[in-house]
Amino acid sequence: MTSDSSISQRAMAGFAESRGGFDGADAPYLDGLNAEQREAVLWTEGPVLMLAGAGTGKTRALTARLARLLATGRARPWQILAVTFTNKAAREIKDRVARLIGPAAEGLQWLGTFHSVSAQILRRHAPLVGLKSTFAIIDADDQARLAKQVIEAEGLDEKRWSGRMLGFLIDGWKNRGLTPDKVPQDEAWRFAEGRAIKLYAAYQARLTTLNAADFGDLLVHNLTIFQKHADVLEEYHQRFRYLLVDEYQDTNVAQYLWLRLLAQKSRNICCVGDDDQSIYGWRGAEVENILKFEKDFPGAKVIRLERNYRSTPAILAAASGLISANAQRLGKTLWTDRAEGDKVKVRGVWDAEEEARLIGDDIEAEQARGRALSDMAVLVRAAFQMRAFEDRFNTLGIAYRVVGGPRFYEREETRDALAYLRLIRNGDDDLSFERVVNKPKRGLGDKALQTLHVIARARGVSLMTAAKLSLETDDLGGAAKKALAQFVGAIERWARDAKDMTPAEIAELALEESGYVDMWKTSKSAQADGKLDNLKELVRAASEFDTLEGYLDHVALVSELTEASESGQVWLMTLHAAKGLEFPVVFLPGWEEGIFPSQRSLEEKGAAALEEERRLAYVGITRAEESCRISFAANRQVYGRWQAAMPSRFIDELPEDAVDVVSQPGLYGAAAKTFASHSSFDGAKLKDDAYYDNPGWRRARAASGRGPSPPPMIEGRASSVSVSAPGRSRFAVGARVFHQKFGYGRITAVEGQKLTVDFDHSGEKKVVDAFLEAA
DNA sequence: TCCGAGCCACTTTTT
DNA sequence: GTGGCTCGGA
Repeated sequence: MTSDSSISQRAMAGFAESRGGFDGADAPYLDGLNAEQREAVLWTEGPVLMLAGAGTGKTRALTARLARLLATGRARPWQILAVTFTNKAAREIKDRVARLIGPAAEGLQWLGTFHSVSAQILRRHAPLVGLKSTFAIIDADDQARLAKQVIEAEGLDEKRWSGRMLGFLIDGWKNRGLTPDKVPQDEAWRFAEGRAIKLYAAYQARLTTLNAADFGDLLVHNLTIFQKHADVLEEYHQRFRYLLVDEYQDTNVAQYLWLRLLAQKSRNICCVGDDDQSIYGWRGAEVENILKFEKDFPGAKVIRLERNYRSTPAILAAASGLISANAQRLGKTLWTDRAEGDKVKVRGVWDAEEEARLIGDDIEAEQARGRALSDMAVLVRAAFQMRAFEDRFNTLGIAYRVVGGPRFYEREETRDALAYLRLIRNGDDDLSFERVVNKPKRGLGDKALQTLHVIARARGVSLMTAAKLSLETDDLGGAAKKALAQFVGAIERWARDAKDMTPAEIAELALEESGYVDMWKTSKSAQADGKLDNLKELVRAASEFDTLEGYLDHVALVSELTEASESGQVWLMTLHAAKGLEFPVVFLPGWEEGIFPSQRSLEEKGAAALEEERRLAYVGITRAEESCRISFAANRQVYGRWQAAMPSRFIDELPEDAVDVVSQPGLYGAAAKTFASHSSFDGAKLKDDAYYDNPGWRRARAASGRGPSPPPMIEGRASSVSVSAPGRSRFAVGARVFHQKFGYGRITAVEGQKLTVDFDHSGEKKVVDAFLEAA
């Protein structure tokens, strides 16, 4: 610590003062904290960077710090700004503070996600950026639709320039805190032949007319307000005495600027993070922010939490070894005094189905030994990998629970229902109007909507107003007019009723009377029942709120229902969703080149992306307390086609002595080689030499214990047949056959046991007799 | 205006 | 394999 800075003197004063009385070493919030955690709690004045490795009790220190600020009277609850990235994290912090200091924690009204806090601030000053305080918050889906409209209005080919792409681009700029006038001119060429910035400006103009803000706006508008209105910023300087930031390594430029503006006066900012767990670069997060904290806040106190309470030494060793391959890091050495424990298991299997079978069996075995299902988690790189596990778990009857899958509030029926509610609250919500005006079908199709758009644009009014105007004219045909009058009348009626009804009652009324519920009741779709259930659930969720406004705001910023946690289910989620969680047993499937590290991310961002993927792997391993089981498959279906896969390079980066490789023999054996090298895909990648030189393969082969030549067959599959054995095929040219992977086909050539088959869907391939069945 | 057939592009990760 | 979209016919 520096001796000459007034900050550290103040801090020392705080430290000293804390040694006596109520705030002494026996304060309840200090119970069981180690020296570093204590320091993080007691060092309240001036900038603090808490570098907290995985499982080092970060949340514990952080909540104790909040508890202390409140308990010692350093700050009242509303004088603390505490931001997180997820609602889950915010909720957990609030709950834990409440456990430490009681109901006073409820007053922490500025504890929330970046988005919810900045939305709160924006509501109070909306007019300063041209919005009304009732502005709607639109999600990614609406954003894409709006962007699409802007693109169409500009006369561009929407097939070539999609709304989603423009949405991504705009998000990128907003992540960097850039309004249209601040985007560097040369970036205009990133979309639509130099018109990108113009489109961005048009998009913003549309949002203003709609009285709406997208996610990125919440923060960017805050920045604009703070920069242009010193008095407003001053108000928040007065208000926020202490700032606390969770997961600082995930902040983007806009969030960084926002924090810096708010902290510049008090400088009492405590950022908590772990550079090794920065996994949101694709969303604009800048690891840089955490790497340069000490430069941004001179005299900052840096506290390292390195004692890990979660995992066994074996697991930590595997994780540490892996992450050490990254160049860009502050560096930490996690340690633990737990007992050694099992090595990290690495297992190779034939394909995703078999991987699911293996993991399913493991889960059953653990369960038989008395392990609770909820103590086990399967963490995947991408959501599409989940299906194989769901199928398998359903077959075995293993209860599971998907975290983060298709989000409740993003489902079609939920969004439709919410559009009704939004329209009831605010008739001028054009996006919602468009969404439900013909849902259920009312005979108000494209043509009618087109007409309304023309009127709306000509008069400069909303679609709802245009609709009312059109009822007085002959712009629409008789049938359409009648239907529209009914629709408009119904919305107005519900809006009147809404005044003295609860959100749940309005929702129920509108969904029933609009015919929306009937639409699904009479639907033949297989998903209709589920959708009706979701609608009921939505009404139930609404019943937890007093006002329609409150409910809609909640929905906009929270993508999940508050879920009752059940103990009897295996967790199934993406690695991203798993951050911050821990489980005794963790399965990490799909460690194959192309999947993990993800091909796409490497193509997009190269070496930096590889480091991020590696951090993701690190996050995965460090979720495990006792047992960590990594697996990879030799074959995987991509877009319904089979593809050979190589073990992930990350597997080879795991330190030898921390892992236990149990590869199934024969994965990359002769049979696989035969069809791999002759198949139409990936010929280059699978050239024999390169293939067998792959380190992951070497490891797998070494573990199989069968010497240098690939073992002949796959265990459990056609194991009775030897590839090398000469002999005659059971099949003749022209025979119809079936192949597990390639489906049905016809034999076109026979050469011993090697057959050439023209598959109906996969084309001509050479395969071995043993893999075929007569069809 | 609606609906089905056929074509397509697509799969990271999320507030 | 899937879901989203366009196009043509009812």
